[in-house]
Amino acid sequence: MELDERKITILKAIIKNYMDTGEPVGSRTISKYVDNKWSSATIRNEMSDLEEMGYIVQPHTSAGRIPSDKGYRFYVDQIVLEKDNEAAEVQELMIQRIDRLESVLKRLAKLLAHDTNYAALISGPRYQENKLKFIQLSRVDVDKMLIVTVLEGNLIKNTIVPVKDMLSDDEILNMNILLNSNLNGLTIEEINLDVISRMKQQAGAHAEVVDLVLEQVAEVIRADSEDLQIYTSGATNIFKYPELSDNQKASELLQTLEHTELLKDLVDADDGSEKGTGIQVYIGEESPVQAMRDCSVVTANYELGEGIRGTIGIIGPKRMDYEKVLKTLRTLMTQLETAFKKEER
Amino acid sequence: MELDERKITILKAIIKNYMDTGEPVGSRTISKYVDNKWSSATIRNEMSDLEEMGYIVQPHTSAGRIPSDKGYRFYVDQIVLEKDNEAAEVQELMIQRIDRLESVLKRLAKLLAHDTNYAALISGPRYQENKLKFIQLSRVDVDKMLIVTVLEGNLIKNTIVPVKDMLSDDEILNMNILLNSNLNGLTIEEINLDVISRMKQQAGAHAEVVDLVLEQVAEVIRADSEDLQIYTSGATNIFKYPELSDNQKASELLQTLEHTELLKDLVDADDGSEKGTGIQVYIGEESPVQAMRDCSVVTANYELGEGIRGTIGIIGPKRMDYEKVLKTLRTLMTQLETAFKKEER
DNA sequence: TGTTAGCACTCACTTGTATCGAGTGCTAAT
DNA sequence: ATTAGCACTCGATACAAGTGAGTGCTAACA
Repeated sequence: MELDERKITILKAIIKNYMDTGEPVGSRTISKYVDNKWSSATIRNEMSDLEEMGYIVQPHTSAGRIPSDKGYRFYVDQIVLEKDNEAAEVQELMIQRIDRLESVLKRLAKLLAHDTNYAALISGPRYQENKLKFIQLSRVDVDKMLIVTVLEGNLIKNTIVPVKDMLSDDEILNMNILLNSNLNGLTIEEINLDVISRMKQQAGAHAEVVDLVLEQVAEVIRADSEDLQIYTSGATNIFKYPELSDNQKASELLQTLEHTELLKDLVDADDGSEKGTGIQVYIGEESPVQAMRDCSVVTANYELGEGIRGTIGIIGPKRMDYEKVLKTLRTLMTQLETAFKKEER
Repeated sequence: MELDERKITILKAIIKNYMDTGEPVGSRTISKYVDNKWSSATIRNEMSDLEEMGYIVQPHTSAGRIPSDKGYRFYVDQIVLEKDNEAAEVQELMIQRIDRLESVLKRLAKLLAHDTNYAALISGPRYQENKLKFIQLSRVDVDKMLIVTVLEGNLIKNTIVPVKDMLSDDEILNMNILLNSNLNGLTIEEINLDVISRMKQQAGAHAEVVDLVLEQVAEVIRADSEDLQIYTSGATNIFKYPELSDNQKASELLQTLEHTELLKDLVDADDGSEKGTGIQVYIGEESPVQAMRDCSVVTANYELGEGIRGTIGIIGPKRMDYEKVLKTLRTLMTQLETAFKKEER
């Protein structure tokens, strides 16, 4: 069987209607929707075909039809094809200062959830490939040193470590010069034995401090790539969609959103992106996360300079407004990236 | 009417039973519960009295009784009186390093929620009264300075600011000495005009850098006391209690837990504490937060050194296991405070 | 006088049955 | 190929009857 013009029109009408109401839509409704261009009986015949082809399903006999995953998939693909290059609506963002990326991301998630009325998710950047930009030791107590590590992209990490033999102010100064001249611009992978032994040699009596610092640097970077930060917002928006908010499903979904480790699969899968924008749409069963097979998930990957990558996601009902979500995400990506670049300059 | 021995026994029996089952409890159940010491008829008479006195209510005629807020209040007060000085169970906590207080607090909330099966809430420390311990300027870019501010209690804040006229390395060194010798040990309130003008005088040509730094310090501290961090965990635990998990209530409660600004009233009210432990129990309507009038809330205030104060809270059904929660919170407070002190030493 | 057995009564909850109506599939007419 | 018409399906709603946990009250009892 062929998906001809009329079938497509009807399929789209069904999906649009279902998106608005959340109720199964019947043949008469569609007939009216197309200004009685075809009678309800005709529509019924076509619907029967569409069901056979797998684009729509009946929740039970004598009910209207609702789109299947395949139906949504068709619809989304259509949208992407048609509207890809349309001008996106302007959205006020107010990224004033990217001094604390973390808080910006949190606010972003909140904004996104509020704007779309779906749940939003945003993963903090992964730093693995990141370069060291600046290291500084300071004495903050008689027996404690503060290690400040600044990574490319101005991501700052602090650690306070106890030390046995405190260095003098001059020694600290020299150590700082030593550390920075040797390590600046290197990624964690590039800090190899060669570099380390050279540094130790230069450090002379305080070689063990070099070890201490390197250990901390390694752990700082490792710790961050291990417990990947994921912020969610607007989780309770799902209560706005009856098909998701029965107790069983709502509980499961909210639980998943609370335990961020379950969301890893979502932010990790950043490969097969569509059209190079890094945007991906999972409909129902397509989702890599178990608890979201009754939802649709749209993810987008952002990249702020070398190695600072993360994922933004929207989780909503299958009948989500894909058009709006895709547009919003695209706009957001652009804004985020340009705002960051501007700040960087 | 008087609350005699028997009435108290029966009231407690009702509350205990209701805590277990969550169902209204009838006279026969209680009769069996006290080993037929009194017949169901006697119990009925007593229950009638207890209802008249306001300690229990009937959801509808011909249903059993459930405790009223007043009943719970009585029970909680009893517990506090009786068991206050009992040895608390040991609870494995595993606070290894308090290097990043934030992540410790998050883990703590998670642990607490998991242990109790209620929702947990924990507010980050408020720093208002905190003293400056250490300040350091560094150049991280040709036109950018990093300001590291360490507060008493090793709470570290970073800010990157652009500067017009970059200082030389020597000048930065001197500026650091100037800043630390003048500011160390002062609270934000103690940094007055006198201190500032003295510093500027010493800074000479670079007086404007002093302004810059002070502004940042002020903002760092202000920003933190403004957007008070509150972490929640185990919010979805409320689905375990049918009386809270109908869609209307669950949605409302979860929404409140998500929007931390609504929780401020909870962590702010740290005055009228009971028995000096800083532990407070809100039952039903007593709660300062609107959405929690069907719950009970137990909060405890922790204090880690001067001016580092915060609140831990448990939110659960009115029939929560007060005994366990109070014990757990007390133990936690002790552990947290001693762990912190040990680290501090 | 306090306690208890007994009994009628209440009322949420469950189960069963009838009705309604939105929506379908099929057939026959156009 | 399209459409009007009709029998049929089935969830949803309403209502009635039955069930049982639990109560309040009364009268008997220690």
